[in-house]
This record gives sequence, C-alpha cells and structure tokens, in this order.
Amino acid sequence: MSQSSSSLPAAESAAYDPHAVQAKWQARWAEEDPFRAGGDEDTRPRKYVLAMFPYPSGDLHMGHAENYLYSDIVARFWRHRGYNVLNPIGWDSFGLPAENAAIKRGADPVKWTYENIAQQRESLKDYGVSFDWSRVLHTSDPEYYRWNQWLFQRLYEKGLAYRKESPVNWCPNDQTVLANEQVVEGHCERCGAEVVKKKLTQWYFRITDYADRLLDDLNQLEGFWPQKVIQMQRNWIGRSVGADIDFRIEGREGAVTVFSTRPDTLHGATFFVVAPDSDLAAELAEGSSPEVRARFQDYLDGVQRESEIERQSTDRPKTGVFLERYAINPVNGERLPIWAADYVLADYGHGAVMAVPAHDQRDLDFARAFDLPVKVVVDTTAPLTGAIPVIELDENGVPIDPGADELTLDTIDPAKTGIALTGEGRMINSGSLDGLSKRNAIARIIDQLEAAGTGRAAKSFRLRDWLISRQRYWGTPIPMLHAEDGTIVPVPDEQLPVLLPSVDGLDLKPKGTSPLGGATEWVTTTDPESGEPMLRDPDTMDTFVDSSWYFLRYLSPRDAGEAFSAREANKWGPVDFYIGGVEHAILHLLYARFITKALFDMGLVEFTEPFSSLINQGMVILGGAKMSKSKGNLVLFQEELDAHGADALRVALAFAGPVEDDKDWDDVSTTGAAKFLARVWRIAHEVTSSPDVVWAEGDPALRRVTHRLLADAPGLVEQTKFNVVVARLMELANATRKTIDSDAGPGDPAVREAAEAIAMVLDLFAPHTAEEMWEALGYDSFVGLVPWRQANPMLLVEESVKAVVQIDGKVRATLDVPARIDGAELEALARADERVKRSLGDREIVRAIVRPPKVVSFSTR
RNA sequence: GCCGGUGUGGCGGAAUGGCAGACGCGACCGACUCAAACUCGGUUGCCCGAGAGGGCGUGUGGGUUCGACUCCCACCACCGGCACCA
Repeated sequence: MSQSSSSLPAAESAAYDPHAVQAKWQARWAEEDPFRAGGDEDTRPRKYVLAMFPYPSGDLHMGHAENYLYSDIVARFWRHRGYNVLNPIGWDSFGLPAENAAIKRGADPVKWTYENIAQQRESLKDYGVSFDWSRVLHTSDPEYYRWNQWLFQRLYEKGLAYRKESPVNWCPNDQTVLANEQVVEGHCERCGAEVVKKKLTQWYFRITDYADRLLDDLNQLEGFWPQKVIQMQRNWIGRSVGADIDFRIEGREGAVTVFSTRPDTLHGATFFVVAPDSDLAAELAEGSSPEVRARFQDYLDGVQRESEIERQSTDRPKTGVFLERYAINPVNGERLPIWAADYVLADYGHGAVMAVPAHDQRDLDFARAFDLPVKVVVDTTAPLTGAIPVIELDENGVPIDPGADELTLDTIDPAKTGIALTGEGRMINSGSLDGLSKRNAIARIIDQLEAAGTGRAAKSFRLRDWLISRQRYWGTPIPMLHAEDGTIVPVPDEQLPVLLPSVDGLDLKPKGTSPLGGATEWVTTTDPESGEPMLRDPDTMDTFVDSSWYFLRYLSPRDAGEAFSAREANKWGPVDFYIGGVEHAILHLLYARFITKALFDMGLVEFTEPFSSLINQGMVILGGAKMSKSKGNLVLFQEELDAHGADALRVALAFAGPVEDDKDWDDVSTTGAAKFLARVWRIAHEVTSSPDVVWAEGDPALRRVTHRLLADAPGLVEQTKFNVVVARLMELANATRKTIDSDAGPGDPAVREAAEAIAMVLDLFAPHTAEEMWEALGYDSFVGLVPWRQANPMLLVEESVKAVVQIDGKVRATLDVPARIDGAELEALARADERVKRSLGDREIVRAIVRPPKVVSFSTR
C-alpha cells in the first residue's frame, strides 16, 4: 500500500527493516541465481570483473568489505549496461597461517582452512555480493593444485623451472626459504623475523628470462594501472644498461667478466673486487698464500654471520681482504689488485666489479679505507657542447665570481674530497676516448671491446629468479622425484596430482627441512619408467604460484582434463577490472604477469598481460592507525553487518571517499547511510502513480535532476568515483522528497521516474534495498538485471542558466539568462546590470570576453 | 640519497581553465515531545560590518591567462616505495 504523504507519523507507515529486506532478497537470489555469468549462447559483450581472492585466516575484515564492495559495484554496473559479467570468488587457501594454527593449537590444517572458508563464504553472501557462486575454487583442493603441478612441469620442460645451489633468504623463525619479494627491509614478510642468507639447493622459476618484457610491457599498462604500482615494478625489475667486460686474471685460465654501467671509465679502474660469498672468491683465495686463505676464510665467516639488514646498511664502513691476486685491465694491461669485499653482491651482475674510485662513490669509499689509488678519467669541470654555464647571484643580485681555482680538477679531486665525480664531463687520461662526452665514450669503448673480443654491450637486472621451494607442509607438493645418484625425474602428467599426505603423524614444527620428509611412505616411491627406488621432493611450492594463474581457472573451474580452457581464456581474458590491496604491487602482480607471458609463449593464451586495468583500494584504518588484532583496535565486519545491515555498510564505505584513499572508520558513517536508505525506501513506498504513467507529464525540474544522474553516473562509475555517484543519488533523493512534499505530490509522474532511477542506480551500492524499492514500485523482475535507463538529452539542457559577470577576475554579478542566449545579448545584459555598473564606478571597460551562456569577463584599465 | 604520490572549511570530501567548498558528518537554531532520543525544517569557509555590502581564501613564492584548486617553474611539508644493484 502506498502512503499518500510524508507528513504521516512514522508509526503509521511500515518501517524500513534492513535485516528483513536483506534476508528476503538473499533468499530470492539463492533460489533464482540471477548473477551467474552467461555461457556460449549469451551474445552480450563480456566483462571480467575480479577482486583479489581472500586468504581464509579467520573472519573477513573491513579490507575485504571494501574490496568486494568495489568489485561488486563495477559488476552490477556492467550488468545494467548490457554486458555478460563474470564476477567469480574463491579462496587462496594454502599457506602458513593454517600450519601455524596447527602447530599452536593442534588444529588440522584441512579442517581449520575449510571451516574458515565456510564462515567467510557466509559473510560474503550476507554482504549481498553478486558473485557467480557456481565457480568457487579453493587452491588447496587437489582439483586445483594438481594444475599447479601441471604448470610446474610445463615450465620445467621449457627450462623455466630449475634447481640451483645459491645463497637464499632464510627465515630463522618460520624455518623456510623466502623469495626476494617476500623480504621486506631485511625482515620476513610473514612473521617479521630478521632474514639471514643460507646456501641451499632450491627450485626456481626463471622470471629473469622475462625481465625485459615485464619491464617494457609496463608501458602498455600506463594509464590503466596505478602509477605507483608501475613505478614499483620498474624499480623492482631494475634494468641497468652498460657493458660486460672480460678481465684476465694472472695465474688463472679463462676470463672473468664484470658488468659496468660506466664502461667509459674503464681506464680509471685501479682495483678489482669480488663478492666474498661467490665461487670466484673462493677459487682465487684457494690459489693464494695460506695467510691469505686464512684471512679470507675469517672474513667470509664474518660476512655470513651477518643479517641482511646489517649487510645492507648503506653508511657502514667498507671492509674487505686483499687476495694477493691481480686482474689485467683489457684496455691498458694495468695490474689491478683483487679484493674480496661484501659491498659487492654475489648474485648481481657477475659477482665481481672493476673498481673506479674516482667516479663511483662506493669504490672511492673503499679506496680511501684501504689506501688504494684514485685515477680521474672524466673531467667534470669541462663544459660540454651547448652547456650553458650557470652563474649564481648573491643576495644583492651580483654575479658570484666562481673563482678560477674553485673549478679546477685539483679542488674537486675525489681522493681529497671523498666525493666521487659521477656527473657529466669530458674524458681524460683515457687514450683514444679523450675529449669525448660520457655517452660517446660509452659507445666507443663498447665498439673497441667488441672488436678486441674482450667485452660487449650488456644489461643487468635487479630482479632475481623466483625461488619457489618452501620447507612447509600446507602447500602444493613439488612433483619431482630424486634418484640416489642425484638424477631428477618429473612425475608424469598422468600420475598427477601428487597428493599431499595426511597431516597425521607428521611433525609440522619448523626444523629447517620439509615436514613431508617425515612421511616415509609418501616420500618413498619408484621411478615411473625403470621402477628404480626414488624419493619424492619433500618441499612445497610458494603459494604465490597458486595465485599466479587462478583467474584462468575461474573460467572452467570444474574441468578435470586441463588447467584452463584456452577457448574460455581467450573469450574472457584478460581481466577487465582487477582490484586489491597495494601490498601485492610486486609480489602477486609480478608473478601473474610472468606466468601469463610464459603461457602466451606456450600458445595457451592469446594475451600477454593478465589484468587490463587495476585499482588499489585504500585501507580502512581506525583513529589514524592500521587496525590489528594485536592492538585490539579492530572493527569487525560481521558486527557491522549485524548493526545496520549490509546495505548501510556498503553505502557508508562507498561514500566515505575515493577508492584509492585510506578511510578512517571514524569518518565512515553507517548511521548516516542507514538514514539515507530509509529515506529512499520511503520515497518508493509513497509513489502513488502506476508504472504506465506518462513521464513526460512530470515535473520538469525533478525530471532534469533524474536525467542528469542517468547521464553522469556511467562516466563516474567508470572512473571509479563511487563516492560522487552516491552523493548524486542523495541529491536526487532530496529533490524527489521536495517534489513529493510540494504541490506536485507523490502522484507526479516525475516522482515515479525519479524513484525508479534511484532504485536502479542504488542497486550498485545497496542491492537489497534497491530490490525492495523496485518491488514496491510494482515490478517483479530483479532490479539488478534491468537495462540502464537512457538519459533524455532534451532534459539535460537547462532552460535558464546563471551567468556570472567578472570584472578584473572577480565575480560581481550573476544573471539569470536563457540557455540559448547569444554573446552580444549576454554582454549587453551584463553591461546594463546595476551591480556591474556600481562595481565599475568610473572605470572603463577595455576588454570583454564573452562565453555564452556562462561567463562575461570585463577587464578595466 | 634516488623514484613516485598527496596538500581544499571543524571533519570525510566535490569541482571538462569559468559562481571553490557539491554531497555528507559534526555543530548551532527551531518544530514535534512532559522530557529525551528518533524524525523533520533552517543556518554553518574565515574576517570586518547592525545592515546593505566589502575584504581574504584551495601548502608557500613566482609565472601563463580576461579568468587558475585545475596549466608551467621553484620551494616547503607529509605519505609511500627502493636503497652498497657496480
């Protein structure tokens, strides 16, 4: 029954009950499944909308509330716009927390994980997210992780999965290795313990083979991914361009190669440094005197005891030992003493450098510490062609005489000042390079080295290969077999999955080797061909392997025959809209990009980037601080749902501010949102006209507000300005309220038109309330599926507008003028206006700029 | 140190180079109430002024423009990332 007037006391009209509304529509959705993505028969254009899937540790929190709200707004929007939308959900359900719960409380990781999933799933259903629930996946299901193993085998076949012994990041607390990306400021990303280096044999994915493409393809994402993420990935990949240069070493066969970004300074090399933990250092020390060997061993022991943070501290003094060996500079035959020093890293470049102390600060610091010679080969005081000398002025504007002596090479001698000359300049003391600029000298020296066969242009990357072995239980078993003689054989595809053995009887406590090693029956197996005894690889994969391709599995989640359907992948992929926290800027997002490119090279997908557009939502904080269980400053998702209902929480979050910004819970008003929802609910129930009413007969002022919202909202949603869309909805609700309360009354056709538009747009934010409104308005279809109401362009043009008159840049008058007024007429009106005349006084207008119908700008003398 | 981002009322925030502060929160005033809460209506950038009105205002200083939160230059502050990567 419709109410005829808003002035009725609240007790007489049915009250808005968010929880009843929520329960009712969730039941209807569960029954009729309206948000399932369309199949092959569906001819609509497609949109793949995706939010990063949750990790099932405990309850959902406010970060999840934001994440799945924003993706749902976008999914619902594209459905209204006539798209076949895929909006799937699943769980990233392998990982440490399940295992830690098992160790701490004796919980079964399987039970713990799946109970948490069940709980999170209920919360998400209660939140009214329009997921396609038929595609749910869990990465800890054998049906999923068998395809991780399949992926591993494909990478292995291509030489992209390999084993090597190398110094690795080791978390002494979790007793496992970590990928480079999982070390944050020298600490374990998960538990915060200080990471140490350890030499181990581990499995790697050869992501460095893709370094150039991962870097260059970021250009395609410019404008579609957050600038910050693109920049972080660029820094992380860290391409340096320069040359590889071969040095002979006295008393040793074969050349040693170093990488340098400044091959132009090769003539200035005065010593040579190798990383103490490199094989080369050990070999050179081995060939030296017993004293040197002992000193080197001491030094190496010290270096290896240091944590990563100690070692990476920039301002600590340089240390090293002279190995009493010499390298020969290929351009001039000079003997360069070889030192082992820990400022050179074993796993960057070639683990050795030519040291040019005059032009590299680190080399200079080392040279000064150990009294090694410094040879200047770039004159940075010499002006380059076209360079304009900078003349500085003192406080009186008088040019400061630079002083002849201040600019000489002598006064800036790095050996005296301790400041390396890293700037531009002209080559000196460099034979045939003399007189050249840096850029030209680099080009020429590379030519010369190539001609002599002692060097070549080269690139080097900061990015290291992705270490994927983990000495933990709750992950995907690495599907490889080891023979006694060290031979490694892959488990054949038809024997996959290699199932994770039951946790019963296993000791999960971190002890440095995988708990799976203790599952004797599981570990002991035979060669699939020869039947020889073999041992299974006891390690599990980094869980980032799981999430590096999950977006493809959603496309055919029940397929038992392949990881994903290439056809479906090329139909839906790449993901059109991806949203998640910025914490994955270089972990998950880099790995997913790498795996996508690898799959492209295998011909399994036709795209090279997985996510066409990316949004990082901000965090929900409390009182300016990050929420955390340990601080006890948590706002609980389920509690907020229970307080005012899903819709109020959704509207409050969407309205709180821009998607990318952090939102302080103190500024998120669920009560304000609840009030707004009650207002629009009432509007829908007060409408007295019938659905077939003629809108054109409605109040034109209200109609204009309605149609402006219909016209503007799509652009705003596409720019993810959800807070503005909510504001505009509030404006329309306010305008509708006013019309209902005016003489026009609730029967005015414009009121119905406005109420229907509110319901349709509100569906993005408050779907339960929107459905209830739609039903109250007399429809029995889901409002979530109605096509977007087109704005009538005739109604977007105002009949009269306010024109402003500026005099010397200040607004002095506003005029009500017809929207179609021409310039001359507008200017005449402005000149005639009393306020304008008064403001002008006796000043004379010397220039008039007229932009009808909005602005007249006069300038006076 | 290098790279990136952000600075707008008491607060969250709006604003294709064209009336800065939409929308909301809070606050204040009023209606309803015995009263309070709820709800509804109004006011709300700062300063001067009784008022009409005037002045000042988007981190700071300059510039471009008839006109700048918006574009350009320099600086300051805060936030984030990387950091002995040769």
